[in-house]
Amino acid sequence: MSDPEKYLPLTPAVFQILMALSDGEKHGYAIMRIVKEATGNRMVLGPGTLYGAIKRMQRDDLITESDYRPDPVIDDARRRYFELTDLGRQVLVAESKRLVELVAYARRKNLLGADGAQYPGDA
Amino acid sequence: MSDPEKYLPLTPAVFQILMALSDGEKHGYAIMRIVKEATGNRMVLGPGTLYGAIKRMQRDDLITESDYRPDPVIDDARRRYFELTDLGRQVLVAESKRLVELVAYARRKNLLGADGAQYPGDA
DNA sequence: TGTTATTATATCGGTGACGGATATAATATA
DNA sequence: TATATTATATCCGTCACCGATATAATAACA
Repeated sequence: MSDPEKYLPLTPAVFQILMALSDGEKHGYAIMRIVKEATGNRMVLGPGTLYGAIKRMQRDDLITESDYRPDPVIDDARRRYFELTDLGRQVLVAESKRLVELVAYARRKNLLGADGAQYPGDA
Repeated sequence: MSDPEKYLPLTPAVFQILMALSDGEKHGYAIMRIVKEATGNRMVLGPGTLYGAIKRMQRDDLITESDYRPDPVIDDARRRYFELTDLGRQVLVAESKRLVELVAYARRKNLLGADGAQYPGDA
């Protein structure tokens, strides 16, 4: 059960962490690097934000610690791997849809370009 | 000067208040009603959130109190009208563009439908 | 007219997320 | 061996949100 809408809107940190985990389990430090890269250095998660958010997301059953381990020869015992729960994925999808609505709202208010371009490089 | 990007990401409350003011000055209580309506009752600003946010937004020069007054016969002396500053509008546009990028990111992760539909009713 | 509901603004205090500082230690590199 | 990087963890200050509460003007109504 547990309606995913109940968790919205997500904080920017939680949204980015869920996004980073959307294509497979990762450990905390890797999430940190991915978020930084995905946001073009605009969002840099310090350890306080990262592990604080992880703890809350585990408590809320959005992510769970996985028993995944990489090849022993390249493993690092310190790492803790996390993955999305079913609820976590549902919440991420719901938040994405909410963002789509916000963008449409901004378009109606003429805050974005008149043409269909979404990026500087688009036709 | 004052780079609009510095204010991002906006909190949901601040974003909605800026959106409500994007097409003209309004008083606090009107903003409350508009946000509730625009979000389909999902976001209901209580007085603490509304006037707290307004105070911070004035401090940050995102909005300013306007001297606009409606026709005296329908005026209400209690009302305080607010309008976007130039900076406020720049910040709103910058945030809207940021949301467009987030939606594109979600699309790349296949979190939204494969087709171009953005609403349940779309073709 | 008096009574009640609505409109409108304001403040207070609790909760909780964020974010920098600090700490610890394992792993990799020089 | 010494140093930098990787990796996790906690503490605490700041600040936004938000419900509760308050006050009072305006509107609706009996």
